[in-house]
Amino acid sequence: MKHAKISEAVVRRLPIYLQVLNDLHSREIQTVSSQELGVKLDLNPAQIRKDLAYFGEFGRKGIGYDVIYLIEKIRQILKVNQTIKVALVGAGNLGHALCNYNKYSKDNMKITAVFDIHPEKIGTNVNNLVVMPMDELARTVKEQNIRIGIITVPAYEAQNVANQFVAAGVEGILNFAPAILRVPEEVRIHNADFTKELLGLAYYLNHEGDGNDDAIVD
Amino acid sequence: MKHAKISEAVVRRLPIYLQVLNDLHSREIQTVSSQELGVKLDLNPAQIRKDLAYFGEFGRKGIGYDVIYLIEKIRQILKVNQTIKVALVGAGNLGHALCNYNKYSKDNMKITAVFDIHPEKIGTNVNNLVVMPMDELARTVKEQNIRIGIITVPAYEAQNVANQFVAAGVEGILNFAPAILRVPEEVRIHNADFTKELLGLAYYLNHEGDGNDDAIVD
DNA sequence: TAGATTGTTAATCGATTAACAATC
DNA sequence: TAGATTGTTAATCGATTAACAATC
Repeated sequence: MKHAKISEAVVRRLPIYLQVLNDLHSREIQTVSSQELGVKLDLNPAQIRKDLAYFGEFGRKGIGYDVIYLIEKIRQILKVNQTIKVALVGAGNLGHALCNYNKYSKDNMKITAVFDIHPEKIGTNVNNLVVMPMDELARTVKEQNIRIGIITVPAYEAQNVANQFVAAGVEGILNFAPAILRVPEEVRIHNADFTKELLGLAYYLNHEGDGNDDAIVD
Repeated sequence: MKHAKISEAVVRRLPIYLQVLNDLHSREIQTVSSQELGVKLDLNPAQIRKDLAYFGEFGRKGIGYDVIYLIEKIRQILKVNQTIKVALVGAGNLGHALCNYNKYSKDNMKITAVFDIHPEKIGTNVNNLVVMPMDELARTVKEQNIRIGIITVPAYEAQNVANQFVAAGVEGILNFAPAILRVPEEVRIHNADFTKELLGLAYYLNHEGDGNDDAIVD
């Protein structure tokens, strides 16, 4: 399995395919065509076939894709056919929310350790995990073989936390803080800052009736 | 100001520019070149200039961009130079987290109403807002002129909430539930499902030493 | 003036879509 | 067999980058 040339656009779609396939599976649908997936996801069927074909031949001509088989294959590609351990720093509301979601998730990503910078949080409980102090982060990451770090601290603490994750040896970071973080290039960082999502959404609001009367020009 | 032909890629970058510019402003830096922005954001300077040029001539040849002026212009483009009211459904941990972030935000997007489906949540407080029942949603959205809805309920309730937001007349929806929602095409929907972010990140984990020994082929 | 940097055109690169032979 | 649908090549479309005249 070679990954080098797969574009990020393709990788972003894989989890979406997985979501739909899981839904089909739960409704006991056994086979699906790229056509049907395309309708559900508003994507071109050729694109879906091409995306999947990067990784192998998973379909059957004239038939379509076996739902269970394709789920298994995509899980392999995304490496979630094995348990991937995740640590989270920042035991606030967002941290709690992520730990809870985690609980219901079918995929094998498990938050197994929670840390916080603030002494009053240490020792409290988050979804069956005891919040630990930051100076146990490096040891815990190594001992538990944690591979991904989630950052849910305020922006001004985020770089510091990222540095500690990197030093501890995580391979990827999911950053929820509204900050641009510097990490070595071998560490993959994804930003999930919802304030930017919200601003992007604002752009698409209709212009009319917002009191700001520069007309929409054709 | 005409928006029709601006690509989504461009719109997604605008909030990032705004973030960096706000940071520069807070450090009392008055002027910045596309070159400098490019270094900070890991983007090609030509791309930054081109993105901005879609909306007007904001820079000065030989000088660069005035930080304050460019902030103001991008805020206009994103329509966050005016207050945009937002309603949130789902007063769980994630809902709390978003309301809190909101409090510290510089941009004028304000969550002004919080709703929940479950009776035991009604009347409780979230960041100075009283949680309201769903049957007040339509009225509140209209009275307060709320334009964006945020969904932070479990996946199986999400479509129902989306329908109510649409019926109430919101123009955009930010969906945090891991579900694919159907809305009329005039309503803009953005998905901010972090489980998908996490799966996407897993793809990039190094393959070695994960116990799953199909070698990385060249 | 010389150096810097924009706005913009042209070139390149990459991603999406169409089309179709292979085949279930 | 006829109809359906894949995997893949070729065509198209769109986004990024390079280059440079304009000009501060």
